[in-house]
Amino acid sequence: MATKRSDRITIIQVAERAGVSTATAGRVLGGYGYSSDELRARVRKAADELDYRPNRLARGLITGKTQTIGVVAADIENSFYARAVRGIADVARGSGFGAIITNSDESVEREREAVQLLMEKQVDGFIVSPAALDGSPHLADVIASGRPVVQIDRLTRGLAADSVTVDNRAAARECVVRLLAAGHRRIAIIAELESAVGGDLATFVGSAEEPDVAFRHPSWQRLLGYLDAHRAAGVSVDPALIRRVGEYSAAAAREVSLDVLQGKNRPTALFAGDGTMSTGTMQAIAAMGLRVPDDLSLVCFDDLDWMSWSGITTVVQPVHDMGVAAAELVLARVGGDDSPPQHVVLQAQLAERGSIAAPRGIDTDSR
Amino acid sequence: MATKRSDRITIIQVAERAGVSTATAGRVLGGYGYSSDELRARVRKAADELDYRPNRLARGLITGKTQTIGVVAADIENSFYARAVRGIADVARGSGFGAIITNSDESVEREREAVQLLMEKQVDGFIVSPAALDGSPHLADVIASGRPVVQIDRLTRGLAADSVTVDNRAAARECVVRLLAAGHRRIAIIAELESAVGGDLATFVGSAEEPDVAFRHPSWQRLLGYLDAHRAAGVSVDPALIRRVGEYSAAAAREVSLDVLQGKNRPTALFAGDGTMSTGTMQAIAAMGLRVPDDLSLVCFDDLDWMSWSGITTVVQPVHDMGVAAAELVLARVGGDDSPPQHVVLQAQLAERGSIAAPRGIDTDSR
DNA sequence: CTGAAAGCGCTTACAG
DNA sequence: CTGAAAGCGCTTACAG
Repeated sequence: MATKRSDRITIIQVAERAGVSTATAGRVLGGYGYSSDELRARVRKAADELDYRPNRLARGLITGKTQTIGVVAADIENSFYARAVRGIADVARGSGFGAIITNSDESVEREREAVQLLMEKQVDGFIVSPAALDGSPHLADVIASGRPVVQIDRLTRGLAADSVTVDNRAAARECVVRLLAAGHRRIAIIAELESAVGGDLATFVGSAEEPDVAFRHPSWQRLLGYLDAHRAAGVSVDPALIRRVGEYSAAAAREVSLDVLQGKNRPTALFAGDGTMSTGTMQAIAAMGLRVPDDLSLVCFDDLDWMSWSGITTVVQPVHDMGVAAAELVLARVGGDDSPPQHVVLQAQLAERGSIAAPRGIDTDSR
Repeated sequence: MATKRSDRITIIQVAERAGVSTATAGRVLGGYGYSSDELRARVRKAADELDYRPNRLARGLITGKTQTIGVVAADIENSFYARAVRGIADVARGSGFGAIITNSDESVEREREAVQLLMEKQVDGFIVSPAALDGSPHLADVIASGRPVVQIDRLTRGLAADSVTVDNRAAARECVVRLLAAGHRRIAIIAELESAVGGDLATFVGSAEEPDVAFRHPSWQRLLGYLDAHRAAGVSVDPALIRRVGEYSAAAAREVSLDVLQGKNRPTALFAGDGTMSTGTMQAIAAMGLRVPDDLSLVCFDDLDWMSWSGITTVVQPVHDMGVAAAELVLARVGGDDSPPQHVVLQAQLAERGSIAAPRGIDTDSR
């Protein structure tokens, strides 16, 4: 019983039934321009009776606004993006906007394709977790075309776009400071630290200063916080404890964690520097039959809210808030705000419930 | 440096530069109708030189197709929907489609609003996890308007729409059969079992037959599997072991789980009947310092892939596949397939790694 | 405040 | 195979 095209109720039939011009019907139904109370009532009544539904495509074609936000996440299946998208969708809904979601899988090429599709669909603005941080011509093109871009989680060099990020360095520093205060001296860090983007690990660790840390992926910033804490405590870092997984994969993180736990001179604490990595690290610990925090203290960045119930200390990123902030920025820009790019930095919170124990056999002033 | 409206490259400028009519330019660029090799080359060249980007809004207005799928999830933040949406987005991308994501939070009213917005945006089809299973007039309206609806995870009574679901009853039965085979006789089930939708629990448990189980929420179907297994084994069920959480909340499930674990005559095994519930149940177990599976066997429905590494037996729903199947169905319908409604039922898989122990102090033929 | 006309950027019959 | 004209469903100046 599909409705034939000709059956569709348009503003023309509403205008006819109300005995007004389509212009007037449009003014009433679209909520723009002026109209008298009387005609307004007549048009509304006619629209009601016909069960009129506006076609937003037609409006969008004229106004150039579709009331749609384009989102390019790395991977919506990842709970980080799932939660951010929830925040975005909440804000969008409140303003009558929709959100089109795409995944880049951290590939610049896919990101480019996604942006292209979203541009053709005439989205009003973009929220992107950029794949490349050393410049992104296709995102610059978007901005040049007059559509706002808000970066989330990361910052691209030379892009005049708003951003919403977390102070990863401070949060990581705080975690490691606590582990050090509990007496730990061998703290392994398991993190993504992708090589292609990140550059050389030894150079990074060696350099006292890292000028461009803002344009590093979050895992590098967290490594920096890890190093900061050691430096401040005067504890030297064994390079063998810095483990680079190279991809956002729990399985890969599991292998890396097993390796560091099975090696000689085992660390007494682990800092899992990314949400997905945490999962793999926990698998490794479980597989070895170690107990947290008795055998090993564990601090995880991001995610699973129940981890803290198992003696795991968790740093929780305000991911939903990041989505909300990003969406609010986009909407402000769409609404005409053309102030200089804003860079919102949110703080991650150490969950209260997790516990850090002193290293085995050592009794220090715990926290 | 925002591009002024007048700067926008349309098919008109491309046609001019190529020295052809807009109709011909449209035929070449849109890939429809006939055109000679020579003109095709000229138009392509002109489009390239001008960096022409089609406006899909205009095309959609004429063709009535937007190449967009509307998705109404209960909550994209929930990993179930996040994974399903990933599957949907993958299929959509492969066909040049986009996906607009909305959340209903299990509210019929929100679902109605979301559907309304998506209709106005002229999406070609819907994938919905319906909030109400006893009939849904607004979804029936969508179908009457000629747009396909594919239900995911659940089935609405009287709706002539495709569906993709999981055989929850069989999967739950299988889990409980294993627990029973390991010697467990007191197996608690922690599940959502919302009262408003589900009806009376005692009646449900008492009735030997449940004719309309297809139109129950998944948690009820799983309870049925739990009952099936007991019946088949000739083990009677203590009603006190059936715990209804009433909402998809880890916090609520934690309280319910604590209650059943702290009560007298504690169960020797737990079956957490939903993904979100599993999280709360694990929190409760951790908070009580119990070890799985030594102190207590635990089987969880859905989700977290690392759980099985901690001695927890997991039933994994093929959620990504559900999204893929749903998207493929929608695309087929959009493509003109008007065969009778299809009901795809996928099987959940028991993860291999989890272990079920015999109840404490009992030594039975395990598994 | 209201209406007749033009137009958003494309595609669709219809002639040729 | 190609072009002139009409039109998708709205909104936008422009008169009145």
